Amino acid sequence: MGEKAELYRFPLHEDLSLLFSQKSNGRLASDRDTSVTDMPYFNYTDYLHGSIDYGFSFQNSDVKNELAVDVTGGGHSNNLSGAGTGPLTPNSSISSSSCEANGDEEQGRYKKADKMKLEEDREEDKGDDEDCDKSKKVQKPRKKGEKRQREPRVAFMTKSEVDHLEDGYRWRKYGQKAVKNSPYPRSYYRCTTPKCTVKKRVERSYQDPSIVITTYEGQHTHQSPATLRNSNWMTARNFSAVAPALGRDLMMQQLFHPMMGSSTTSHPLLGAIANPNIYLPSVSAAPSPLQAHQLLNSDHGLLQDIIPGQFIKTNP
DNA sequence: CGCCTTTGACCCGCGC
DNA sequence: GCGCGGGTCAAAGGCG
Repeated sequence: MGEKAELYRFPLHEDLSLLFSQKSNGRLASDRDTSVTDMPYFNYTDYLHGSIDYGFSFQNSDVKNELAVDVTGGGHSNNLSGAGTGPLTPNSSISSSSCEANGDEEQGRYKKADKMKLEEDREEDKGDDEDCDKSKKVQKPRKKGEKRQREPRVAFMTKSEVDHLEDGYRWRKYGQKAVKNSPYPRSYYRCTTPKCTVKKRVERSYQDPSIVITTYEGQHTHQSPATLRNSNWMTARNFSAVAPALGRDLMMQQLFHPMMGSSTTSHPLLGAIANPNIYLPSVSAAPSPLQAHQLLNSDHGLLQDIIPGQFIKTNP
């Protein structure tokens, strides 16, 4: 397979698996080659200013291609709606997630409070819940009218042979479910760090089994263990691992401030590296993935000062 | 022994 | 109300 750097971006959709099974803009995304490119997109500006930025790159020997994704504007709801860019395509299937992501702010707050409460309850359960009837309920009942709160989600699609990609954090698998219309199960992971409520779902695209869809929910409240272990945190692995724990601007500043005049880089490629959610080909003045790759190579001297060599993937 | 995965059961939200 | 699918729990077992 011709391995070239690929950056995909995704519509605002809660369940990425639907990308391959549902209609996109009224058209069945049955053609795997077009299932991504036919998606309604954000523009470059949206990615820089709107969506959450979980800059992940999986450095894994089994990772063939690295894909960047964005699922929801999530907790940064105001970014999406406030920007007024209206990244959502009206007739796309992303409306539900947009509600989740940036819809009713009141509800969002409400949900968040509920989630926090649930987490607290869970903590308390371990301590003083001896008198609780454990034999009956697996989960605690909620008060009426309260809905389960969802953290903002960000998904990544990675071409990989392994399901669980190393991202610098430690995860404990807590569930696995068969996915409807897919032969591949979906795995549920939770960050093992105490007090960190980040979860991730890992599933394989049934349209393209070589693609692993990883959906992150929540934000880490800590640095990645990999970062702590390695003083030189700007390794490829740590770069990617730390990214989710850092705010976009902070990350951009830390990574590129010495080189860039502003946090939003004027170099599309660097922007893409800092923000893999950017789908380069969609940017009018941006290079194609191949061009980007070539640019990466040609700019290596410059980039190596910023990006570790191993982070800049090259064709085998 | 601690950490992790596996797995069946259960809960919840939603559409019909 | 019911059924379905997604998400979570927790016991059991595996592994280093």
